Amino acid sequence: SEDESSKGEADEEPLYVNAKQYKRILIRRQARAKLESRIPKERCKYLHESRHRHAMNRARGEGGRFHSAQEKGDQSGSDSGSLPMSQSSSVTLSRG
Amino acid sequence: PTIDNFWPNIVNEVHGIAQVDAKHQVLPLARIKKIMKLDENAKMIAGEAPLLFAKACEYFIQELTMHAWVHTEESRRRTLQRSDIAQAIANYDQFDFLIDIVPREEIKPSSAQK
Amino acid sequence: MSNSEDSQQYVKEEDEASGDESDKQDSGIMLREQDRFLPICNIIKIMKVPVPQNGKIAKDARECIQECVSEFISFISSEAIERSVAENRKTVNGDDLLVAFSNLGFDNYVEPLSIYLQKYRESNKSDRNLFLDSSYAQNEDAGSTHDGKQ
DNA sequence: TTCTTAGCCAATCACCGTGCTCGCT
DNA sequence: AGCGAGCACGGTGATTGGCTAAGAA
Repeated sequence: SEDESSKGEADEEPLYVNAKQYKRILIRRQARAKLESRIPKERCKYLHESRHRHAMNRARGEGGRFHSAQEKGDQSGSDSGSLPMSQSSSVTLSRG
Repeated sequence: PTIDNFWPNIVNEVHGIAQVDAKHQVLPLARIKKIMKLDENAKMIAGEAPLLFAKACEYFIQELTMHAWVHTEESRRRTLQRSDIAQAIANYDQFDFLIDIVPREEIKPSSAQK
Repeated sequence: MSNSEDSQQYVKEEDEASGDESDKQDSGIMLREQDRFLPICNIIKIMKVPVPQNGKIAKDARECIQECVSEFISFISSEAIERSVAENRKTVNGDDLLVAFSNLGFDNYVEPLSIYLQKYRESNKSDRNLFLDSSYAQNEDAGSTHDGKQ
């Protein structure tokens, strides 16, 4: 009970922290400092190049959503129709 | 679905579990083990340890999110954002270990802290 | 043309793994996000549980929780590992974690996790007895904390 | 009001789980 | 004995961006 006053050096701590966690917080702070050089300072735009390319090449609906049934390669378009509207109802605009 | 009933509901849930299925977990056990192995003092890790963490992390995510959502509603928003989490961490001393991860400066202005 | 000697290729594909702009300091191996964090999709799924149906979650908030969860694991692990070392054991087990949860002030976690751990151990033992000792004995004695030899 | 941004969709492929062998206790 | 690290393998769900309403400002 002498140096229990939580002092901050890296970040400004509040006056007191959870007494049960205080010691571990300092230990973890040292451990993270050791790992800091191995951690990139900012997040990447995407995790995997291959998945990024896959998403870019995928078929999309009019609203930008992914769409199934990708007709690969060109074909002599018998019917240039696009949307397989089953019934008369085709109102699919709701979610943004 | 309130904060007061959170842990009693959790305890009731685990009692309802007939048999623990270590397989289908929401969080991947291998990834949890990998994070544990980042500790330089970690040597061997029992198989039950990542499984316990998988459940504990579910509880932790739910509780922290639940506390943060309170501040989302107080600000009359419909989108939970980082500042709400910073507020939640500042208001519950069990979250003190996150003080370096989400520093207090991230609490949005015009909202006083306790 | 095939590679004859590759010393240590940390970058799997040809993307800009670590050097986002002009930062190329590596004292050892660079840690990727998938080495430090749990998958963001699983995090989001769990976050949506206490949030109302029409509620939204900002990208900043998801990544914040993702980082908090990893610190949560490391924080508890650090305490549990230290206890296992103090008891001259090389393996961190579930009991070390339960003690760590208790010592660090996560008392709410102890009861449900203890029940969960006990059910997990019972499941494993019953499976083993059913498979290996199928004809020997399938007595279920409540209260046997230690394995008694017969 | 202006303008930023989160949800929506599903196909690939990186990674998780599993079953081995080998070590240690 | 039992139990975990390390490896290879096969199956599979996490990853992923354009559009636009939802909503932060």
